[in-house]
Amino acid sequence: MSNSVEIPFSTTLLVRDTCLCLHAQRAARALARLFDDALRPAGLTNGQFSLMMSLNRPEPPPMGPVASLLAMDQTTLTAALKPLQRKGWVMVMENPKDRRRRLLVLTGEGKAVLARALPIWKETHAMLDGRLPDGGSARLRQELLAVSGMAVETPKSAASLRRPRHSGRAMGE
Amino acid sequence: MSNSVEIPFSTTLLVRDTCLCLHAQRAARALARLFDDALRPAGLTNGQFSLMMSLNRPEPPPMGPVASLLAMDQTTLTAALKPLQRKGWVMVMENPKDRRRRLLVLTGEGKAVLARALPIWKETHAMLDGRLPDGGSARLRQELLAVSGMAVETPKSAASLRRPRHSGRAMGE
DNA sequence: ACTAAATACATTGATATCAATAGAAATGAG
DNA sequence: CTCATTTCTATTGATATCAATGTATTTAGT
Repeated sequence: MSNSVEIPFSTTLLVRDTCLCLHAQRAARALARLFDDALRPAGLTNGQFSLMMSLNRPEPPPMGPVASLLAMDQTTLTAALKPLQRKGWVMVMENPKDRRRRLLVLTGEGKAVLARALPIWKETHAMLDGRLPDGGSARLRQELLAVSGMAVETPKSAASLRRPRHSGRAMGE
Repeated sequence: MSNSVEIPFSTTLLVRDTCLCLHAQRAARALARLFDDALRPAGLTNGQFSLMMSLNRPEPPPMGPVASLLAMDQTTLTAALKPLQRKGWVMVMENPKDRRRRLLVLTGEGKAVLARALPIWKETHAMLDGRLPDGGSARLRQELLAVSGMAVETPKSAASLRRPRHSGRAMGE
């Protein structure tokens, strides 16, 4: 049937070398491994560290804004909280003001774990920073931010209409 | 016990704003959603597209180099191939020259699916490109590449000794 | 107050991701 | 040639990720 549909090898090389999505996935995986390895003695993964750190606020946040901040699906956040709850590092409580909402609360033990992980993060990040070309760190950060923000709103893509999640900003300055 | 270990909110904001790992995960998730949405009519995810495209070579590659190219664990590749095999888009064959190795072969139907996905990728990527500041695309690509390559080799990290995977380059120019 | 719509979160099912481990085959030292 | 080592892949278990869907609660329109 659909046989002999040949795609030129040059096209493969083009995609490999230019696809921003592929480059982002590669970099994300590599950085995840780097931080996972470093944080392992603290008992955290990079994602757990980011999540728990984002819960360290004066007022415990609900789930929606945290999911937006991390640019992840709300259902992913629900799942990601499970192991942290089991370990007693995070509590998911009802908000009496609006019983649909939850309050994500870092426990004392959760804060202690996070405090132990913090110097590892600093060290690892400083090391990473030092290896990037001068100013590369800031540039890269800014461009990644632009990409995340951009992909959130896709006027052309009907997907944002079909699935109006991922609204954007969160956690006020 | 380990109570009242307070981490200042300013530290949380610092991590949120500067952590390259977090920024990379955010951008990777956002881009994955963008391309997943776009490629959905073709029946592929962004990862499946990248993987299958990387198999479109004159000679079918073994698993190791493909995993390195995608900067993913070899076990992840094994798992990622399963659904593609079920759909009949990829065949995993033994290499008679070295029976430890596998040859990853794109089937005719696989090539057809990939060919249908290609214009979607082009369109989506052009749209993305257009929204980035001038030259931002190339700069971002280069920096992501630097990060992926860097995180692969971590002389300081004993992890690379304990777990000598992810060797680096693959798929010759 | 009543009801339709919107909001916030949870559940299910499928895939992605990696650490730890195991297995099979090839390689090298003697 | 033999055996220990190395290389290449698969399996298992845990978590991460999202689409589709469901449920409870609040809000808005009347």
